[in-house]
Amino acid sequence: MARPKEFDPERALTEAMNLFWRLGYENSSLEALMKEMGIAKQSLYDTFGDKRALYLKAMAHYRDQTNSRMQKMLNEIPSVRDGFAGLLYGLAAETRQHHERGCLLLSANLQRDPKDAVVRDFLRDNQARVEAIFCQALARAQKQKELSPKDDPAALARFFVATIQGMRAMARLKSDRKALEQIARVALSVFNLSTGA
Amino acid sequence: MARPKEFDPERALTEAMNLFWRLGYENSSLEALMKEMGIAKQSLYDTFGDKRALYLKAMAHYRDQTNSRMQKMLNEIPSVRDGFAGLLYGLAAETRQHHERGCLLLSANLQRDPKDAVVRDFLRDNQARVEAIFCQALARAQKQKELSPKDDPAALARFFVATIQGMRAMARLKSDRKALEQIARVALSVFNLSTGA
DNA sequence: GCGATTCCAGACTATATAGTCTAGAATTAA
DNA sequence: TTAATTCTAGACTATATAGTCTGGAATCGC
Repeated sequence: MARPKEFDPERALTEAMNLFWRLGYENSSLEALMKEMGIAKQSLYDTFGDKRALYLKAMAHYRDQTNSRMQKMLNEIPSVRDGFAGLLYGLAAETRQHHERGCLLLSANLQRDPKDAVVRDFLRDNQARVEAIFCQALARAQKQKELSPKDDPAALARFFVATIQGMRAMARLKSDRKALEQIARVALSVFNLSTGA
Repeated sequence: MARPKEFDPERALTEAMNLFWRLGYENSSLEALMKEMGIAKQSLYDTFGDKRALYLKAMAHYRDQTNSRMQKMLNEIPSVRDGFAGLLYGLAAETRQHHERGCLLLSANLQRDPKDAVVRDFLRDNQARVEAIFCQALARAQKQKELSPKDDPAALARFFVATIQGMRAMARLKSDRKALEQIARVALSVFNLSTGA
């Protein structure tokens, strides 16, 4: 016996996520959020809480979206090396706009107040999740002889996480596909041979 | 015929740099800057201009300091591989506080308004400088047979820039020396063999 | 129609903080 | 001593913006 919600909360959240993604937390004003989400202030506060709560929801949304897509791809592709190549070369091939906005969670990490434990813990948890996804794929690579038994899947997983973050930072500064592909090529060379000393 | 400056501007600039380094631009309030620099508001504005000007000067100071030390080290060390190993393992071995503050210029890149052309150009220029320093060292490595003639020094230079930025981002989130050393070890394996397909 | 709810528009408040300005003490050279 | 300058302390202004509140229209089940 009441008027139902007219807007789709998930769609609105996605729009909020996109703005935070492009501009970061500080530069995303409530006014801009309202406009981007297509709802009024009242609806925003009723549905999502304050700006920070909305930000945290947007981060979770981003995480779920990004990680599940990545996991699916890595699970389905026969060659794990091809999977990581797709990830890295795909990143390199993104548009200038996509390079500019970068990765929401990398930005969150470098924009956050160092004392902000909530965001920090969220990001640490996410990093562990991504490493786990990579590690699982790399363990399979080892089973499939795409990697030497001497390689350490966990170490390589961390390496790829770091590489992607480094590439994201570079791409944000300068959208240079060839430069990024050079990095991808070097990084992927870890599949070629043991990293043992 | 006038009272001379009592404080050392370079020292004050260094203190400002340290605060920006720890907290970022937004979180460094004028009040905190005054306290950290040990000078009053008037002196700050007379000597450095407004907050943004101070920030840009702090970035330049950071750049000069960091890059000259890196260049000197890479020039003096006999083995280039040892030089990069020193860089990467040195990063991994930093204190938790140092990991937390990360790299001022990486933070600046991810904190900046995407439309801020001044900061963007400054950072692009710096990235080019760092790549040039690395490239020069890697070309020497090639001459010294530490690298295969098939390797591309420019590509490897970019790879190391990306790797360091990735490690910096990870270290900021979680100061985990062993995890960082694993990454360093993998990254340094590019010295072991050609990256050719 | 009616009560409950959701919507929008916008007024309003509270707060933080960058930047300016004033006043007066301290320090120098002439 | 005096003029010029730098210093501190802090009042003051301007501005942005997060968050609250009000009013009234729209939409639902009953």
